[in-house]
Amino acid sequence: MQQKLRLYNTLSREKVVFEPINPPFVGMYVCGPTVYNNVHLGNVRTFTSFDILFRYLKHLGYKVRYVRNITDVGHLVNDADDGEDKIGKIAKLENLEPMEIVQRYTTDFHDVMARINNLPPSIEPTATGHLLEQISMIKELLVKGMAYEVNGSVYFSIRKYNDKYTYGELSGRNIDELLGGSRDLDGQDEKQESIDFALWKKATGGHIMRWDSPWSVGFPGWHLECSVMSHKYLGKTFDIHGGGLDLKFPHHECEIAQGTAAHGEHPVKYWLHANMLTVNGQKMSKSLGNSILPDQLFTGNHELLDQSYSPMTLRFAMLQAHYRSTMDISNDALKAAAKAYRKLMNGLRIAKSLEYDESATVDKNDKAISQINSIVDSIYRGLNDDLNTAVAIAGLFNMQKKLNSIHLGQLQPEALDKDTFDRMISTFATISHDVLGLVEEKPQNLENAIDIVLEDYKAAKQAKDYEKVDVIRAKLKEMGLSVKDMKDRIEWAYEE
RNA sequence: GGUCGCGUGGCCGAGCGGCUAGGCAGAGCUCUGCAAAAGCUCGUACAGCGGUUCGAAUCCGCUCGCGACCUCCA
Repeated sequence: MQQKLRLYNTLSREKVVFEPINPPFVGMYVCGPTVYNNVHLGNVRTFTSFDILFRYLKHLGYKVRYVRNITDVGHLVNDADDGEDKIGKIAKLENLEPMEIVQRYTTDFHDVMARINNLPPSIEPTATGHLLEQISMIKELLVKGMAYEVNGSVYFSIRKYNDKYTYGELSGRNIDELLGGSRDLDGQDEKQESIDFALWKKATGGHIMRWDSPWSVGFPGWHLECSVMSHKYLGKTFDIHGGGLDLKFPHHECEIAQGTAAHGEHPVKYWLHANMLTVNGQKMSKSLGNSILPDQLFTGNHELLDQSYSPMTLRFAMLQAHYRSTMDISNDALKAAAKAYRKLMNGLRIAKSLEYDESATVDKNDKAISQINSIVDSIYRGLNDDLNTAVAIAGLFNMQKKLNSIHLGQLQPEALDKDTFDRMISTFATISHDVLGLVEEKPQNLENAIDIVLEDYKAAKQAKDYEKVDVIRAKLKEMGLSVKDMKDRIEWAYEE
């Protein structure tokens, strides 16, 4: 394309031209879910935003390695380094193995991702699968003097780190304030500074998820896994790191510190953050208890919803907003999205059906040609401008007007030059389908359609129109269905 | 309190110095057995008050509202 992709880099707080470190390869890491309960709509929005990025980068011809982890240990319930493990807690409550909890919610997560048509990442590593690597990174940080051990636990020293590097760049924190404002944590805190964070925690009595290490039988800190896994699969510096805005601090800040401390270089070139989904203007969040689960949306089974909304309706609604804006979820917005989505799918069906007759001689319509080309450009301009899917969709609707007018014979395909015609069709199909990931949701209730056909069959039979009867039976047979004339009724069954 | 962001027509939501955003809803027309779809047309929006500018929704200042992060969350 003419212009280049520009992305908003949280680190520099501006849109910058995307230039991979080693083109055509792109390394992209996105913080995945902690699998201690179901993902909610807000989580889905983040993963969908990065799915678009993944898809678009591929569309532009890059070879993308997309790594998205599953956090299955180390994420504590409350205080940064002094709570229960989220997964361990649920496991205890339900009297299950922690890995049963992990399995259950990982499966749910994958199921939701598939329904919403998010592509699977290239690699989906788990924290527990990388304990050796985590332990060796802790050793490295200890050797470099950036971490200290206390009673079998190891902490990262922000003060030591900040002596050599700068802590807080990503989130704009003032390190002195953070260091100065240390609060008393009941004197039970082992940390030198309250903002230091755990790399390894010694397991206390009730902690069921535990592993051996040089320091104690314990478990790794939450921030460590992402550093370790991104390093392992993408190298010490890689192109893109994404996640929800709420992970910017402290999680991503800690990742930067660990990576830089261990490898001497800032690990990430472009930091991208997706904004929050809100409910009645408030962030959707597990802790606020205002979550809506994907399944509740798909079934309509939630007090805030007055009907069900399909996976593609949700996807479309999300793409109508920019990923860096907050987006409010509401019945009105979803209903509008449901209609608009179906409209676009009608456009897609029309686009696929149009044909160009090269032998036809028709006067060229220069105005239409230039309009169509400028619409195509506007779509790419939108996507290149920090993934502005809203602008891209607006372009698709503008293009759909042209498709419709051809479909209705108001504009001859041959009034366009062949290149423009092809460009129009391929852009419409490729952007909506491949890049935005919008696919047709065919009606599920096939049985109703069959029943309608069988009504016809019955009527033809009564009219002794056996020619028609045979045709219907043959057509249904082609679909793998057989009609059964019972004594008092007509049934259908799968052709055996 | 600190840091950051937002307030756009009935609703959702782009735009970020001059050029039609788009969708949903609504009105009119064309088409039409009825209907739907589709096409065309319409409403002239940018929280308020100042300022900069030939020109501001877009830049600056203030005011009012809302939100995020600051020991959990995508």
